[in-house]
Amino acid sequence: MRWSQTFIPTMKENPADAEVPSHRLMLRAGMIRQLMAGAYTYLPLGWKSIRKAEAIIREEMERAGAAEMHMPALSPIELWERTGRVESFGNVLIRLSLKRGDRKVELALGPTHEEIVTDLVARHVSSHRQLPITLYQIQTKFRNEERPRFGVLRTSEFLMKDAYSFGTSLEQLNAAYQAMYDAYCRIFERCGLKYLPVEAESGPIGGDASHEFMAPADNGEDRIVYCESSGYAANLERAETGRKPAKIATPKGTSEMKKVSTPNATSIEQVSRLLDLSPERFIKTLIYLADGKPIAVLIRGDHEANEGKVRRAVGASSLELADEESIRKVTGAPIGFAGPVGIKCHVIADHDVALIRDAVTGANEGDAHLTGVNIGRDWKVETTHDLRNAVEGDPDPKSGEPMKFVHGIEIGHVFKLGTKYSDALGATFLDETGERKPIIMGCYGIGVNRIVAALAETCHDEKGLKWPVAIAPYEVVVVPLNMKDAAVREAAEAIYVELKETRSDVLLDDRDERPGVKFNDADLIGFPVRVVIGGKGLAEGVVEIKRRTDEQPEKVPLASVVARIRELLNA
RNA sequence: CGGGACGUGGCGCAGCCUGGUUAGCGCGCCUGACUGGGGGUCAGGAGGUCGCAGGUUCGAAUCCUGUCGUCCCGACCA
Repeated sequence: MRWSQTFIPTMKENPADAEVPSHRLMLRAGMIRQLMAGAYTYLPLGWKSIRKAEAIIREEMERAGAAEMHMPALSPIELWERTGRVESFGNVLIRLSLKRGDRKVELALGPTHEEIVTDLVARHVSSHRQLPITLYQIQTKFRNEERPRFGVLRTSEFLMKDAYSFGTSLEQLNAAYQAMYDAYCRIFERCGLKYLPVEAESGPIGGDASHEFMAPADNGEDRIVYCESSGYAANLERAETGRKPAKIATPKGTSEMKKVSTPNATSIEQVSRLLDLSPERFIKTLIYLADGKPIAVLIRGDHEANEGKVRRAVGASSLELADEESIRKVTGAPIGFAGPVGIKCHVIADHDVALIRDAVTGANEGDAHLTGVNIGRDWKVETTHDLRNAVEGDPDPKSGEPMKFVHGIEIGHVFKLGTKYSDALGATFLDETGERKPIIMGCYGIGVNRIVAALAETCHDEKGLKWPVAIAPYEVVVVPLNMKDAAVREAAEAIYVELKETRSDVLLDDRDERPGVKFNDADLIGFPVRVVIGGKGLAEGVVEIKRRTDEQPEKVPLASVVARIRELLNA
């Protein structure tokens, strides 16, 4: 491709609305343009990178035995009603109401495709002999994000590779899951992306096992907890801690329990300031409804409760923060003054709560807190649980070594779904004995845009982007320094033609621009290899070749330019 | 959905507080000449209903009200 024939609107200055590096640099490099919040046009350069990521994904999906198909973005709302996901997606689901003659058609734009693919399979698969099978597509998804942000990292419309496995048994599910897991590792590897598979909460999509693939990046929205010595890595939502249940014993030499007046002080922060005691001394008492029944969850004041852990600890299928009325019923007080002493419901406590000596808690009475509260004496539990989010330095569950935190961009996610959708949509098969059973499913997503964005986010310097060869918009840029110099122009042209003949992915910067402009644009866009043809070099019979990551160019005789470029690209 | 900020040629900004000719600057763009190894020089030029709608005023980019949009923090989420 010639620069003059494509469309690369680079920008010298930073756009005011772009803060994160991927957004800023992809805009400046002329790869993307924003249409509105959460919707971007991929310009020729950006789209080339996307297409390269897609190609790698396709190759690895085929290798893993998945078959590509293409489903509509439009779907009947009825399908989402049948699985209950109209409610669980809520406002995120983009709905359309269309008139067709005198009828009204209710549609949704697919935020994902479990319903559509399961419905398809339900209609056409009926025997164990047709299974297992894994189907995938690369398609635009639509989600009405409450807050699109970070440029292209979080948008309302995005490209996703989504695969779905269908099997007759747990063994088939596990095999499909493992095949996808391995394919994902190869995909991210080939894309030149640093990634980390982490244990993940499977979330509202359902299911019981899942891993997320994270690209470590400062601006990542997810927090990952990991341990270098054991290799354990998990999303913060999911991360276990290796803490042990505390010995339940009243500490020696404690103070008397006393009631103190704390008018209008309902938060730990407020009471902490009022009493001049640090939040670690507080017992945070959260009232939840577990399957509709109130429970009090005790967490140390400076920690965060983890609802997934609480739900599992009490064996509930649903868990939500209690409403004001339920809180009043068990505490006898308005919101903000709950405590374990004398509370009228089941109490469970995090390990660390049992270790607090002379704690501060709500008094289960308006505008009052208790100080000098001690376990065993003033309130009791049989044992303690891991109920809170991990914090930096918590012991790893495997090795016991302190764990570290890092931010990450979620680029892929694999789930074992089970039969949630096959049950809801009647996707069943007859086994060898003629018994009808639900198909066991898995689903596997990759954010295609996010592969490109995560690379932009993490591979750059002060001059611009630095693409890995696999995802770069072009592998090589050929830069004639003076288009008015016929010898330079012709030499560049010859190299360009020769590179094209060897099927290289090459861009010729045939603009009549000053050398400085061309150098800066090449650095900004971040082509992996740059070939510079100048009058001086040409007089010596050489051109300069430089990788984006090299400091200095090397002089290469005209005759061996193409061979040298091939060598650099394959390295 | 809570909190904060900002909307002025394509991009980045000034002007607004304290209303008053023709709304400025840098970059980019067009024409010509020179120039040609890291965003060059000179000369000429095009391009703006100051987000939108009301209001106050003799007069509004500037003051007031409303509204729309965008970004950031939080909640939510691939």
